[in-house]
Amino acid sequence: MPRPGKSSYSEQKPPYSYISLTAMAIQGSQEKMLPLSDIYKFIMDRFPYYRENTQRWQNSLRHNLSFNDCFIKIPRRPDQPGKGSFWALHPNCGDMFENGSFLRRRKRFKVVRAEHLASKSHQMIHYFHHPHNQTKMGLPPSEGSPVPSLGRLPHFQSYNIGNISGNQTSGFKHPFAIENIIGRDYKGVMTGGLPLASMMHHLGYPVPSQISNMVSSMWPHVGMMDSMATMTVPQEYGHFGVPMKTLCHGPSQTIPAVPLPIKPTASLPPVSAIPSLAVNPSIMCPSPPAVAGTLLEPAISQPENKSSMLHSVLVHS
DNA sequence: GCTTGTTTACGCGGAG
DNA sequence: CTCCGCGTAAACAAGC
Repeated sequence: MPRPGKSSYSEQKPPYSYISLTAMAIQGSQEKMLPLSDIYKFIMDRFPYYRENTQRWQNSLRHNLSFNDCFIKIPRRPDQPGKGSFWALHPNCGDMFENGSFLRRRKRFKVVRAEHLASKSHQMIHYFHHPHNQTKMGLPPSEGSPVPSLGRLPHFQSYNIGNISGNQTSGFKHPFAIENIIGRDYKGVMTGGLPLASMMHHLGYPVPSQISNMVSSMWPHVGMMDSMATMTVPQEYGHFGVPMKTLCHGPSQTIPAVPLPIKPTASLPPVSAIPSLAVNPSIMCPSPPAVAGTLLEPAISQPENKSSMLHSVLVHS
C-alpha cells in the first residue's frame, strides 16, 4: 500500500480495492454501466500502476465482478454489438463503503433469499403488484403473477426487498432504508446514480414518469437523505481523479463522494481539483431515486449466486 | 487463440 | 483467535 503523503501514487498501487475501482468506473460512466473492456480502460487510464501485469489484475477484477453481488451483468441489446455484457452496480449496493471510502468496504454486499422479507417490503411489493398501481405507473399489470409486472420484461426480473436483521438503528444507512430501497436516477437522462432506470432506458423500455411522482407521495422524506455528510478529500487521493459520488443516494447529498480513506491520513483538495470530475457534475451526483430500481432487478445471467436471489442486503458481520 | 465470465482455493491482514 | 474482506492464482467453459 502506498503511503499517503507522497506527491503522487502514479507508479504505486492505488489504495483502492478492485471493487472500488470497478465501482468508480461504472459510476463514472454516463450509463452507469460498462463493458469489461471499458472498466479495464478506465482503470488503466487513471492508474498507471495497472498498465502493467494486466493479466494478473484483470483476472482478479473479473473474479470480483462475478463473485460480488454488488455487480450485476446486463446483457447487450441486439442492436448493441460488442463483446461481453455490461456491468453495473446493484441498485441496493449503495452502502458498501464506509463514509464513502473506497478503500475498504464496511461490509460485503450480498444478495439473499426471499424468505427474509420484511413486512414493509411486502407492502411495497404488494403495491407494485396491484394491477391498478401498475397501470398507474405505466406498467403492464402482473395478472396475479408472483412476479411483479416488470419481471416479465426480458431483461428484468422481480426484485424484492427485505430486511434480514431488522436493524436500522445503527449509524449506517441500511440497504432497506428508504433511500436505498427507492434507489436513484429517475428523471434525468444523464443524471446518473442508480443504474436501473438507465438500464431500462438502455434496454428500450419506457421509464414512466409517474413512478417518481408516486415515490414522492408515498415517501415524502425521500430526498432528505443524510447518510453522506459533507466530506473532505485527502489531498493525496485527489491524484486519482476519480468520480466518486458513487453510491450516493440523493440530491441532498452535498458533496461528491470522492474516495476517502477510512482512516484519513491527510487533507484533501476540492473535488473540482479533479479534472475528470469537475467536467461533468452530473456523473458525480445522481439525481433522485428510481423507485423501479427497488422492485426490479435486472435479469442476471448468473444462476445461483446472484440472479436466483430475490432481494439484497448488506450483510452485517 | 483470445476475451469474457464463473468458480474454487489459498493466504494475508485488519477488525472485533 | 476468529471472522471477514481482499488479492491472487488457476481451472474451466462459452462465444467470437
